[in-house]
Amino acid sequence: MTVPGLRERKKQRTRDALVRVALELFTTQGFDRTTVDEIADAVDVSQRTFFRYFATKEDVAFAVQQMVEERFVRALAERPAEEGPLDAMRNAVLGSWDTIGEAIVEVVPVDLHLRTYQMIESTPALLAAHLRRSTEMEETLAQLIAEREGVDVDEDPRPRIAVAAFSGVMRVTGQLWGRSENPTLESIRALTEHYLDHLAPALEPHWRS
Amino acid sequence: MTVPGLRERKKQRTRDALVRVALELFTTQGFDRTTVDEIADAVDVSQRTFFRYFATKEDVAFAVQQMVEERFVRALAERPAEEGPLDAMRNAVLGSWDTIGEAIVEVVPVDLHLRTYQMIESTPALLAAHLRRSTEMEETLAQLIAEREGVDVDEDPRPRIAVAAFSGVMRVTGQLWGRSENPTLESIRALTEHYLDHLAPALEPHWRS
DNA sequence: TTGTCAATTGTCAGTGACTGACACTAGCCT
DNA sequence: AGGCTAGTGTCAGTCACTGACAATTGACAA
Repeated sequence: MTVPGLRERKKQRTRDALVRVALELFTTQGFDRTTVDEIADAVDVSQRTFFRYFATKEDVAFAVQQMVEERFVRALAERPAEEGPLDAMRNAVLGSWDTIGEAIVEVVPVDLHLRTYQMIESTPALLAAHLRRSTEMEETLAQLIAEREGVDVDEDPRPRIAVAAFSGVMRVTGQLWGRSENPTLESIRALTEHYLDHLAPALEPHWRS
Repeated sequence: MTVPGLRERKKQRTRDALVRVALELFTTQGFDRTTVDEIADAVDVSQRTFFRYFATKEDVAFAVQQMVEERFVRALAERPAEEGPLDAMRNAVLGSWDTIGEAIVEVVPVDLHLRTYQMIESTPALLAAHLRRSTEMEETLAQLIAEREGVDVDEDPRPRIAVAAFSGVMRVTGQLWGRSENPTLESIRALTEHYLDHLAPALEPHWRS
């Protein structure tokens, strides 16, 4: 763990600045009404440099999201083996929400991240990218679950199915939260818990009130 | 049901031609290696005209998919009221697969459609668009299910959850089928059925072999 | 400290998706 | 036949993104 050289630190600063400025502009003006030139100019680098840090304009919007997802995956990997698949995933997300603050502030304020998430959900191009990224993570999750349970992910359909169902619920809550008038950390946590509680009942062959 | 005028027929022919040529080019050369100019030139219209028919280059790739989805929604709406939510959706898709042929041939051969679906699954930009379109359909489905069961879609979380879980399984099967070496109508049908059978077991708190 | 190497960056030119404006052509309708 | 209007082509422009090349600047050995 040596201190990275000047070159590395400079790169990190540029990258962080690009993320912060981009998210600030995206959340205030909107994603489509923000050009890459604007972002680059604000950080005082060339447009070409922007694209050396981020392959696409969309990518910069997911820089923080990226960290959150990695965090969740790690949390899942650390869940005790006794927990069933669904419980493990449930506890991993909820646990992630609880400690999200500390991890994020280093790059952007939590508040900005929440606004960014809302923007992603309400911007068609970003929502599409978000969903695709999610499916990639789902493959990782399925692998993890399969290992935990000691089954072959290509023989037993249950890992992918469980992950798909779980992710489906997460997606729904994410969307509902994005539209809500009070988008706080607490509200998404509560919503997620509430919806996960209803996963099994929703799949009953018949619903009775 | 009067015969549409010459103007309308001409428009329809141009549109169909654009779809056919586009899908042919996409599936042979790849989506990214096909330019809009190429498609327009092949149909002998200007690029500007292409964009009057399709808002984006992606849209033309989903022209057939669009029909398939509408078909599925209609099939679900016509399911007998006694069927539970999951059964209704299951029967609606499987029924759709069975009669898909007749509906599609009018515009493109079934074979081209299957290849198109594979291309969508393997092209990142299209996969993203596909997933986003799916979430839009899911909202429609949730509404339908809620009506069938006589519950309020904004009060009772079950409709959206059931749809999300179901769609999650459909997405997984779609992806696995896209990667398979033998992508036929029969194989996707069988795969779908097999996976849907395992939805409930996959959500059990504990898996026992 | 200095000189060399390699990583970063800026500039420039080009491609391709997409849009607005405007003129033109061809069905449609009286 | 002739006017109306939907549909089309042309043109110019914006913006995301890329390859090539030259200039700069840390890193590191002599």
